[in-house]
Amino acid sequence: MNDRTEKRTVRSGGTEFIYDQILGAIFERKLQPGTRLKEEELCEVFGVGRGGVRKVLQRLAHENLVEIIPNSGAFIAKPSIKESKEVFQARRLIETELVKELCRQFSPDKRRALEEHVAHEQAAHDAGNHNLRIRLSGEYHLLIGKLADKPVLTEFLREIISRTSLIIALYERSKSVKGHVGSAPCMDHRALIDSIENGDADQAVQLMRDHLLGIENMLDLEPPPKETVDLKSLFAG
Amino acid sequence: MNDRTEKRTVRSGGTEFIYDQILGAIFERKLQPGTRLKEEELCEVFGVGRGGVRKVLQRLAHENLVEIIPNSGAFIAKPSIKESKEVFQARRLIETELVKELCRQFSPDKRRALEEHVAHEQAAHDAGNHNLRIRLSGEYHLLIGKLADKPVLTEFLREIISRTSLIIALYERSKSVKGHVGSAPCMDHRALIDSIENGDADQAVQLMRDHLLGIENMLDLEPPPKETVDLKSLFAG
DNA sequence: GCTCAAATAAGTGGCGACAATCTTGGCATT
DNA sequence: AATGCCAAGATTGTCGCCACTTATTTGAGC
Repeated sequence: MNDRTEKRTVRSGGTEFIYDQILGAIFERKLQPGTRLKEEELCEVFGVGRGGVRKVLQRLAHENLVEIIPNSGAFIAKPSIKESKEVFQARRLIETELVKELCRQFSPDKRRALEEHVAHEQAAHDAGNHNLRIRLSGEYHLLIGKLADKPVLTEFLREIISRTSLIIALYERSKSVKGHVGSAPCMDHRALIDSIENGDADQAVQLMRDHLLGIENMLDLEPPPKETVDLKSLFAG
Repeated sequence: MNDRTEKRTVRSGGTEFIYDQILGAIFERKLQPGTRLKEEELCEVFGVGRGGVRKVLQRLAHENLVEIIPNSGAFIAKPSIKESKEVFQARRLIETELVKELCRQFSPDKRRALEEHVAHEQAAHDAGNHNLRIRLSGEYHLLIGKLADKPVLTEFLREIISRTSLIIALYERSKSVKGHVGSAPCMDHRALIDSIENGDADQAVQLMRDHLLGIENMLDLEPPPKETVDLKSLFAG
């Protein structure tokens, strides 16, 4: 039974491991959008055949995290501005619904799970581990869906949260103020727990919405001017 | 049917064709939940190698339309009652949002596209083509998302609409009243167009919600009583 | 007649090799 | 000097074979 996983990580269960590794790298921004993922390279790194790697890449492609160009290769996806805005819209839609659900069916156990997670976030923040903090922040949102006991919506959420990582990596306004913006979400997450515990669904929903809008507003999602004009003026000056 | 362009389709886009065929069969209930999909069989039918078939099956598995049991085979998924309810909840959530969006940005072209589609539905209904009507009904909802210009949400919707087909196939209350229940949706679809055109977003949302609730209420999603208790009372009586 | 077990058959999973295609570098031409 | 072209290298896509797992059937024992 469990021998199968113990036998060889190379076998069928190995693909799950590869997927998690790549997903984690995306969450922690170690894989920037546009990065090329060569099959052979991944084979060497994870010690599996190309078949396994290709399966993982196909899955990531279906989740819109990598773009596979036929006969050319697989690249970490670069969500467009329009797509990014829609991702945030979808997040607001789904996450506010999940918060509502969680308010409806709350319990001390769930509260403890949330607080524990936020504590981890705080620890990561205090330790200055920015990448880990970002990852945990995403997992916090996922935890809400999980605790709300809504697997279908949570699965969708998992996908768009992953995409959000790519979006932030692409359109982050200014890298120098990372430390500043990094402190806010933890507080938002704490405040949200309180609202949920008080059963104040409306307030919780509003907090979640503001929280997501806050993240979106940290990004630069303004459509850039046309490049042709830029090139011209650039060479003219 | 038997396209002799197989050699072409094998090369690049062949898998897309297979995917569409299987998806269409699911939409039209020709593939019932639990049906086994043998790789070799599909190879013969579509004239492709096992690699292509396996890729399609993986994709369908990721969309929760087929369940792949390792070393055993691929089967058309059988959504649980709990999962089915959540799918309908997700549909209400996403589709009401899409309707709102469509109200915000409506145009004569979009109205014509919707009316044209409903006309096709009506034609299929009049022709007594029940399977085609079901398929077109699903595509109507998808068309709303497409016209609302929200690819991300529409992609999610596409997945859960496919799942809805499986759910209906599993939990349809009574097969004899198909003709009756078949006439209602067309009218709902027409009424929705009018509301959208009038810019009455609230009414349109309400219509969509009622429409989806109506579909859900046609199903038998009551959890069956526990068998252990039944056994007891059975022997007592 | 029934149950269990072993052998056989069937089907999936994975791996390697070959073919098709894209990219890159150099070269000739304008 | 810039551009188009061609060939070599590199990378992906596909096919066929073999190993492993699972399902089925058959046979023996109770």
